[in-house]
Order: sequence, then structure tokens, then C-alpha cells
Amino acid sequence: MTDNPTTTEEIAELLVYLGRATRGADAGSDLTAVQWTAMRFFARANQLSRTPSAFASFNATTRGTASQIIKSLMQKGFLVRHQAVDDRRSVRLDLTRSGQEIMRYDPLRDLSEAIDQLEGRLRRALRQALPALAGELAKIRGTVAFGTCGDCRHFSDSGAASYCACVDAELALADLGCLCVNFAASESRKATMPSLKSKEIS
Amino acid sequence: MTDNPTTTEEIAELLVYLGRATRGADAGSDLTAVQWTAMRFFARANQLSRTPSAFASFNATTRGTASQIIKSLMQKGFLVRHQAVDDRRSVRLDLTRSGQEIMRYDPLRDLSEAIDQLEGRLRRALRQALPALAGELAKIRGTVAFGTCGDCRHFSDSGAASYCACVDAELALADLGCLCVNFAASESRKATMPSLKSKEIS
DNA sequence: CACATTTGATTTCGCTTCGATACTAATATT
DNA sequence: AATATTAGTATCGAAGCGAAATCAAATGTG
Repeated sequence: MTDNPTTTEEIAELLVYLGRATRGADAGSDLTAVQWTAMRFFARANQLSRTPSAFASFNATTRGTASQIIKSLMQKGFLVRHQAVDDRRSVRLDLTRSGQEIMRYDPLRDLSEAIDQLEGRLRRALRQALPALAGELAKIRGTVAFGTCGDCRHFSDSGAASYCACVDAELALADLGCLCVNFAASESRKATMPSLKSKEIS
Repeated sequence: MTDNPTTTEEIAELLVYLGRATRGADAGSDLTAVQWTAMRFFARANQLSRTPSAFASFNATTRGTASQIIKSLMQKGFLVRHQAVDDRRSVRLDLTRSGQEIMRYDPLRDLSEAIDQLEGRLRRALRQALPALAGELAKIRGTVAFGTCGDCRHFSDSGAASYCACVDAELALADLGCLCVNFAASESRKATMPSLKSKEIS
């Protein structure tokens, strides 16, 4: 089977279909779909990115909406707010103990199980293709992409020490798999334009 | 890099992230995110599946909600309703001329472009992995999956003629890439249970 | 045939979600 | 010091969506 022109659109539609299909399972659980998304984000983002603005950007929504979602999760006792030390405007959200516990019932586990059923070759290809896709998409849109530090261009693994050029600091091993707002896709050819449209949130 | 246990979750999160990211672009366009989804569905589903119920199932929502979305698109003049001949309860939705034209401005094209930027190996892997994933997910959930006739178990390509065992009819070449409600994933091991929970829409 | 049941589609109602706007406070810039 | 920008929040109105009720056609059962 060769690559006919419709293949691309089929892939695109399958991606949004899978995204929507996972939303379906969220109904009937303890949290709504966005609330689960927020919980996942704050569970996986690094210290720097665990803020309302970063989540708004991640979830392609406004800061106002992000605030509401976060407020509802704080009222449920799943998130706590901490003042940032360096910038007193900024706040940092952390999962509470019960917040960590409820993640054990994340409906996304259905999808994870399905991924586990895939043969290793396909799973590895997904692991490689999806971050690249997110980076490309962000470049086309002129928005920021999110990705894990391990996939980031700012990251260099020089033997024993792991260094992030963005934060200018060593990275703890635990941070390698974390989401970061300053993510820059590494495998894309170098950007020809600054591409700072910032259309998303004014 | 070997497959550590967190890889699976990363893939899952990337999938929902990409799904959500595409929704973001829909804001500011002529249609809302659901309306675009509906337009895509009716543009790509085969004759049999171009109905409100099928779309409700595809979009993991209720028939009532599906009706509303369709009504709004008919009022905008992008869809027309036709009575089915064999079952007079059923209706079939088709894109109007202006409906076909607006698809040229589908915001999903951003994602398609990003996919085009991928190297062929990864694109082919996606083309293979995503349908399998949709099938697995549906099996775990006990819901119906959607897929194209070309990927379907009911389909057999015996030389010149293409035959669908489900409809018991020859398939036009144009139908091969169409979405079908009766899709059954072909690469999954044979189902051990009937799996007819039908939890979605009573 | 008469009757109940199921299925496809639609409408109505009420709650939730979400985006736009406006606003406050802290930091950056000039 | 004055202005601009940024982080976060609150408010309001419109849209989305799920549940339930309704209607019509098809199917099943005695």
C-alpha cells in the first residue's frame, strides 16, 4: 500500500477521533474531562511549568477558564496553591495527597492499556512520531509546544550530568520525563522564522 | 532508549494533547469544534453511516446532542437531510455545495501539514498504529470502533472486485476510504467475548 | 391481526462550560 | 516616576451537552 494523498487526512482524523474517544470515558467518573486534563498536567509538569498560565497554554484555552478549572480542583482538595518566591504574582499548583490518589483512577488508563497491546515496533514509532508532530504543529501555528525535557533541544546529556540550557541548571533525573513550557522540539530542521505570533492568549 | 513503564503514559498524554491542540485552532473560525467534527464525519462516512445516530456514536455523545449539532449545520446551509428509502425513520445527511467548499478551510489542515512533514517511515507507522489503537480501545471499553472499509475485517479484496461481507455488496473504489459504523478491526486477535455492553447510548 | 417493544430522530429543560471582558497586583521598561 | 507588560482572578452571557419526554416507523410476539 503506497502513500496516497488521502492517507495524511486519515491520520489526522484518527488522531482527533482518539482524542475525543478518550473524553467519552471521562463521563461518569469523579472528574470532568478538563479536570482530568488539568490533573494530568499538574502531575507531570516540572516546577517551572506548574502554573495557571502554562496550563491555559497547554490546554489551548484562556487564563480565565484555566483559573476556574483550577479553583474547582482546589475546592475538591486535589490541588494546593503555593506562592512563588521569586515572582509574587505567580503561583504554583501541586497535587495534594488525595490528588495523587485519585490519579490511580484516571480514565486515561484505558488508552494506556490499548497502547500496551500494540507491538513494540509501532509503540516505539508512536513515541517518536507524536512529539515530532506536536513540534511541527506548534511551528505551523506559531504557538508554543509542550514536551518533556528529555526530548528538548535545550537538553544535553553529557555523560553522567544532564544539563538544561534553558533553565541553565542540572536536571534531576525525575525531571527528565516532565512537561515544560520552554520545550523546543529537537528533531525539526532549524526554524527559518522567529514565528512569534502568540495568537492564542493575548 | 528502552521502553520504560512511563513511555506508555507519555504516548497516551501526547495523543490527547494533540487532539486538544487541534480543537484550539477551531476557535475563531466559521464553525465550532464540534461542528467541524460533524462536517468531517459526514464528508468521510459512507452512505450507510451518514446518520445522526452514527455520528452520535462516533463523537461519543447522545443522539439528542447530535441532532442539535446537525440542525445548526443545516441552518447554516452546510448539510441537507434526505429521507432513507428502506427505513422511513432514518435520515441521511449530505454536504451541500457550500458545505463542500467550507471544508477547504478546515482548521484540521494544520495538523495534516504537520503530518506531511514527518518522515515516511513514521507516517506509515502512524497509519498502521492508530487504527489498531482505535480498535483496541473500543474492545477494552466495549464500544464500537470506527474505521475505514479498507481496514475492515468484513472487507476482502479479491483481485479486481472489492467485497464487503457486512453490507454483502461490492464496494465502489471511493468507498474504500470511507468511515463505517460496522467497522471491525482486522488485526486484533479474535474477540474472546461478544463485548456488547452498549454503555454509550442506551 | 392486535399489541408491546425496539429503534431513529427530535425537542425541551436545566446545568455546566467556556470565552470575552474587565480588574487588581506585581514586575519590567522607558 | 510614569508607563507597559504580565500573572492571576472574577463576572457575565452564550453555547454545549446530557437526561428525559415525545413521536413515528419498524419489529417482535401472542
